[in-house]
Amino acid sequence: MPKKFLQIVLNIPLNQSFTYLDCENPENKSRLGCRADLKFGNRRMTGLVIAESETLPPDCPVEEDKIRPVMRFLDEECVLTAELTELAKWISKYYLCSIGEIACSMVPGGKRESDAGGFSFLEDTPETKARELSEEQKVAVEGILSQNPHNKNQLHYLYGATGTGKTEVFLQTSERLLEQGKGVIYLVPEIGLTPQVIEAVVSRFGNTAAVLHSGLTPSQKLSEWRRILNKEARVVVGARSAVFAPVPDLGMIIIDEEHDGSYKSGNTPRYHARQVAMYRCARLGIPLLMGSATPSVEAWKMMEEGKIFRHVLTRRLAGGAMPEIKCINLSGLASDSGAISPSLQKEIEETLNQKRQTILFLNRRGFTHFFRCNSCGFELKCKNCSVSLTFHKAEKRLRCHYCGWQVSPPQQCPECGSLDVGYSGFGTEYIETEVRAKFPNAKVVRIDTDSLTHKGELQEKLDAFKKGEYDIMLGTQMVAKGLNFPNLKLVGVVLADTGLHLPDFRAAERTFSLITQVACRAGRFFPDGKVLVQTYCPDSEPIAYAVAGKTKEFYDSEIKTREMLDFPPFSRMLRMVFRAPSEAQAVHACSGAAEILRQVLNSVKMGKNTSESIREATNQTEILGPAECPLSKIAANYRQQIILRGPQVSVLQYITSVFSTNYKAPQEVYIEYDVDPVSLL
DNA sequence: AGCACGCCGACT
DNA sequence: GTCGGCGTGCTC
Repeated sequence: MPKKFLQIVLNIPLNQSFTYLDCENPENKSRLGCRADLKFGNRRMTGLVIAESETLPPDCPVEEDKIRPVMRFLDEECVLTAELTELAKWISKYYLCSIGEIACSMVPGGKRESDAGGFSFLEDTPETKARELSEEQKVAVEGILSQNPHNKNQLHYLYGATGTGKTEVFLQTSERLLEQGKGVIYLVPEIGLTPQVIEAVVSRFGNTAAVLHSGLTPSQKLSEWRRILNKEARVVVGARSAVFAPVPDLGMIIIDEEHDGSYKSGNTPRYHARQVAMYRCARLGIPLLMGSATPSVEAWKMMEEGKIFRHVLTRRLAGGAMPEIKCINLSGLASDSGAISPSLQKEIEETLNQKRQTILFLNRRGFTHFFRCNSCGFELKCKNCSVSLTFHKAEKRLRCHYCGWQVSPPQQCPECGSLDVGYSGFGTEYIETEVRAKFPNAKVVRIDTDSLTHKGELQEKLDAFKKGEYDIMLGTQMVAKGLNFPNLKLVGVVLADTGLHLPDFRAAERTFSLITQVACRAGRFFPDGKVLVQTYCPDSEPIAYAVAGKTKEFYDSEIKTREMLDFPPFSRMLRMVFRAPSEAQAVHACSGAAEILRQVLNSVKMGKNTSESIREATNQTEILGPAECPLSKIAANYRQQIILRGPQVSVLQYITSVFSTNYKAPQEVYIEYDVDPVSLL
């Protein structure tokens, strides 16, 4: 029996593999892609086998007698396929993380398979009848499937408002690929994993569907993973990380609600599922199908340039018309009259009289936002983070939405002692109180993360609202996404400005998208739907264009702005955040790093073996900072940032990787690398 | 990332 | 005289 050397990667920020010896292996099975428990230094860890050989690799830096055997394998069969191992290597280069970090975040953590991940059909068989498609939908399905399979750039976009039947196109395109023996990955936003899509997919595909949602235990996730690997499940629905599903003979990846921010991972490895999907699809020569009513600005630009094939759906299937949208300007109104303006109140009353339903949308949690002294203007902020505290009436506490720190509201100003202290702004709780007071006979339900205590409560409340058990539903993001309520008449956006003034270049895009998405909910089944948007800035571009339904105009204007300011998609960015418990440490490390980065950039510019195109890109590359992050303190850590900006990501990645291999951060200082950042807060 | 080893201040 | 601070170095 020849002994076998294994290259194993671990979930540590070191971009290298470690050599181990195979253990008992009478059948001499391949260990590639299997997870292994092993001793690393003096600790026990789980790693992943990415290569194997019969002799000690020549580049192995340690003597053969220092090589330890693996303790045991967690898998008999590989969990990380060759395709995914290659993908992990690409991601580690692109997003500047170690192969081990990304590889370990791809595979499930469960040790023993456990059921309950699959679906039981009590007597229901999957509904096989394919629904009749509209002409537009047929054209889209055929267009997506007829692409030349040798074309490496098969990017498709299904662009159409809510209710125009995107889901059905996704499903029927998937069915056609399944008939050809191909598998499909169907990505949905984190929050969109709300049952509508799952229901649609599962009822259509039954046990050939697998759902990877955050509610699965690691063991359940493992058993779903195995069902995918052995081709029992052929359609995989899931959030961001489902882009790594090990689907054999993958035929297409679908990204529903492409613009959604949850496709970008918020912690290392900070990958974007859309970027990963693009790479994976290009490698496999298969189509990537995205869809949204409000595409990201990047996607819109690529459609305009013809780099993404656009398939447009215009017809509302249920017959409803686009709702009437109106703006209510709050700036002239008395500030003490509450959050519901008289016009909105009147519309709600009318809707109640017609026995129809209302949704009030607010992109903010909490009762009132800031605790503010009316004498000296002092604002109470979190002691760990630099953000204003939010008052939660139910617990009578001020809470930080970033770190969870909380405190009792002071009776007087901590700064000047004045008793004239109060609150400004409003959250869902405030509105709930106001709504209950103004409409005492209405049945009101509030939906946000604070009001949900047990699993499944979200669905219960949505179902109850759908059945008509409530008249008014109010809440945050959760009520905005992918919901259909036949008896809904009125949608009120309580304050559209929220987030508009954030120091983030995507603020306008997000505001536009939010209003448009919410607006589409109304009038889906009846022609008399109404949307009222309350705002202090009705003339701002995202709000004005969203209210007027001028989508193209918004994108044209936003793209011009991005070009003028040299923001993505006209440039690429790489953000480095330095965080440390003391402000001085963060500032010092960050400014030192900026110095080094400028040197690295210069040496690349001067480099003899730098090609002309790289030199050109390098000359246009700039290093912004060091600067304080807009959120200058989060969870007791001070934050400073450097932003690299230039026409070519590869240049930014190269400069950063040279920097990171030569730079050792002072202890207590942590560096986060964020390639293609989605938020600059 | 952990976790060791390793060399200088206030304490049973 | 020790406990313990966290600086630097390694992990197959």
